[in-house]
Amino acid sequence: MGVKRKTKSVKKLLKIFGQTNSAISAVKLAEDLHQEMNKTTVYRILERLEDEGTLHSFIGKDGLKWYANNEKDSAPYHSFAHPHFQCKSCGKTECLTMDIDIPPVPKYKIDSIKLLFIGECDDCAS
Amino acid sequence: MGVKRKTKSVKKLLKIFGQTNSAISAVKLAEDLHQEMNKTTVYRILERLEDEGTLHSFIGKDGLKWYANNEKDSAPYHSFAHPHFQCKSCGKTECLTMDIDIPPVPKYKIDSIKLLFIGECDDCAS
DNA sequence: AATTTAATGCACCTTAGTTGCAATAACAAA
DNA sequence: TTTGTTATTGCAACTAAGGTGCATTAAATT
Ligand SMILES: [Mn+2]
Ligand SMILES: [Mn+2]
Ligand SMILES: [Zn+2]
Ligand SMILES: [Zn+2]
Repeated sequence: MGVKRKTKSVKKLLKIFGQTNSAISAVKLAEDLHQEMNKTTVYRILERLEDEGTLHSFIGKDGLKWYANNEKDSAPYHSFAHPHFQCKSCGKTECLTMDIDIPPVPKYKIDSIKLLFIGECDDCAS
Repeated sequence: MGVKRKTKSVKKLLKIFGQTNSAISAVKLAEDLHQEMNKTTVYRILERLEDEGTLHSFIGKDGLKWYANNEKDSAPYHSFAHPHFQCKSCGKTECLTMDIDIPPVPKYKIDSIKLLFIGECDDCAS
C-alpha cells in the first residue's frame, strides 16, 4: 500500500528525490538520514513510495537496492527497457533517459526487464 | 586468480555445472553441498571459476548472486548483451541463448551490460 | 618420500534488509 | 479544539548473504 500520511519523514524523502534525477541507494539514504529518522523508517517509506508509483527501484551491480523517481508517463512493459547506468569507479548510478528496444523473447512471458550498464562515468574516465 | 588444483570440491562443482545450462545461485549450491564442503569453500571456488572464465555470474532480481557456465566463445562487450531470465514464481533462472543488440550509450564508457528478464516460465504460466 | 603452497574448514564477522510490538502522531470526526 | 482511529515510527532483535583470518590439509612437483 502507498503513503497515506504526509509525515515529516515522508516529506523529507520526497524533497530529496525532488532535487535529483540520480538514483540513490537505500543504504545511502539510511546513512544520510540516520539523525532524522530510523533506518527502518527509511526502508518502509521507500517501499511505500514505490508501491504508489512515486519511485521505482532496481538492484545495482553489487546487489544493493537503488531508488529513483518514476517518470509520470512511464508505461508498464511493452517491449522496451528503462536502463540504468552505474559507474564501477565512483558508484554513481543514474537512470538513463533513453528507452532501449528489446525484441520479444520466445518461450517466456516477460513482466519486466532490468537493464544495467556498468562502466565509467565522465568524471572517472579522465 | 583461477583454479590451480583440481581438488575434490572443485571437481564436484565442475560436475554440477557440467550437467546443466541453468544458472544456480551461490546460496543453493552452498546448501546442496553443505555436507561435502564448507560454504566458504563454495564461494571461493565459484569466484575462482569465474576468474578463469569457466563460469560467469550475475545478480538476480532479489540481489542474490547466480552462476552459470560461460560459453567458450563468449566475447567481451561489443554492443550486445547476454540476457538472463528469472521466473518470479518458481525462481528458475537461466541464461538465454540469444544475444540482444544494444545501441551505443552516449556519454558513458560501458564495460558490461546486465540484462535480466523477469517473468513466468513455461511451467508456472499454466 | 619430502617439499611447497594452493585450498580448505572453522569460527567469527560485516552488512543489507526485515520483523514484532509498543509508542507516537497524522488526520478526520465530533 | 478535543477526541478517536489507525497509519507510521523507533527500537531492539533478528535473518541471511557473503567475507575474513588463520591454522590445518592435501594437491602437485621434485
Ligand atoms: Mn530508473
Ligand atoms: Mn548467463
Ligand atoms: Zn564515476
Ligand atoms: Zn517458474
